[in-house]
Amino acid sequence: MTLATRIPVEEQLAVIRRGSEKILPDEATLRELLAKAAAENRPLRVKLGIDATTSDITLGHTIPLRNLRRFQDLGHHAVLVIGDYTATVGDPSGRNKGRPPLTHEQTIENAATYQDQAGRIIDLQRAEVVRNSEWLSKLTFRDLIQLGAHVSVKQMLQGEYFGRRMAYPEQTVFLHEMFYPIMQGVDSVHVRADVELGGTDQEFNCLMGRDMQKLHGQEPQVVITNPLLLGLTGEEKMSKSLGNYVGVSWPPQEQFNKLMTMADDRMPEYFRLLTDIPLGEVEEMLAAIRDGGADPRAVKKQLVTSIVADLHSEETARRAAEDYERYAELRRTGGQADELPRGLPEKLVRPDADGIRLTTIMVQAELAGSNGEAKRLIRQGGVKLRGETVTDENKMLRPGEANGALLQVGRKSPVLLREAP
RNA sequence: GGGUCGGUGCCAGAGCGGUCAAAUGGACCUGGCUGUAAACCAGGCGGCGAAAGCCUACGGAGGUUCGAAUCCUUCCCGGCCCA
Repeated sequence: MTLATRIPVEEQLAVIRRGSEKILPDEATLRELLAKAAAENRPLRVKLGIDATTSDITLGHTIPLRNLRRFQDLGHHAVLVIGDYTATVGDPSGRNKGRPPLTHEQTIENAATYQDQAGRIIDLQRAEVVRNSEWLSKLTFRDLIQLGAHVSVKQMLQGEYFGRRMAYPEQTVFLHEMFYPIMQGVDSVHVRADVELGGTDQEFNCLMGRDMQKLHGQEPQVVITNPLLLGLTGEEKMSKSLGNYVGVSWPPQEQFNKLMTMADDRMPEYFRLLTDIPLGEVEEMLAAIRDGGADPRAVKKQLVTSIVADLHSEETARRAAEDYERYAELRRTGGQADELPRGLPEKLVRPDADGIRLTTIMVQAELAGSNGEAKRLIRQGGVKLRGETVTDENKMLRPGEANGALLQVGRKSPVLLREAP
């Protein structure tokens, strides 16, 4: 309980800084807060809000979760606010279009999957998990008007995102979106947050929490923002809609294989934000790559293993790394590897008396979206059966011919074909 | 409420009566290269079909025409200006 009192404030700060971009109003205030917590033998209440907008959170979401975890490790108290109510409004931040509001049913469904996924990063046993519909749904119109009396529209419009949207003639801002920061601020009041975590795109919203807290006679929270995680390649931030993401709930092997496709220049950032490997060690490894002493692939594997281990377990990550090599071997040799990856997907095929068309199997195994796509893949030389590139786009497999055959389509995971006896 | 501009494939965005399954860019997919990465290069990118070809598609519904994404009517939705 009183772990927080035992770790020197400067050490705590060093840990907190790793995943943070900005500390607001400033680091000195956080230092005081930590010192005060230690003096009073009282853990800080650290809030993180996540809107229940999707069912599948990405590695990007784990950054503030990791930050929250660090606070837990330092002996502080984690408060996870699931934004089931705010999700029905749609967070306007970082968007040039309004986010489509969700129905309450959708948010309930999403919220259900969140705890599980968040639990891979933070210690749910020691965390307080609340949903903001608990209090936001009870606000009356009058309450809202009273809060609104203390929020300047002018200030909001000058803010980063509303301001930008106001500036473009083809975009608009809806009134309900303005309630979003206010609602998030009310959350802070309700959970009596000492600290709020969030991405840099949440800065304005989090600062609103300070205003709201002052309004209610509370000490305003310290806001710690984290850098947004860039996607595996390119310059866009990691996001589901851009497809450059890795899902927290994915099977470990898929996470591993996908993560290995990251651009090299993404490594420093991923080491810092997605692992707890000491930064000194990280710098050594990266330096070794630069002067040719280390194989970039090996370093990347170590990075990816660490990320997957944090999401699952050391053992799972180690096996994923091994199987990654086996998949690689399979691709390099065109299907002749000594050892097949564990958990290779199998597909049961049912040829009739004449046999079965290969394209049909591909569609059934979800290796192609349609017959036409399957043919296209064959035409492009992307399909191998038993290690042989298939050239006939109408290839038929006779009964018995498919059994035990390895089917490889592009970079997708190979599939082992089985026939019903 | 009035005026005006616009709604095109995953996204952006051309087309403005036939030669349009629809230019171009991005995303994505396949191949080459490579470190199994990125970048780069080449190709592909609605469905069905062995193929010929057929079907579905340019906000919705009708209409004009031999023929419409392109013209007309109407409805729905959005931007801008005025109230």
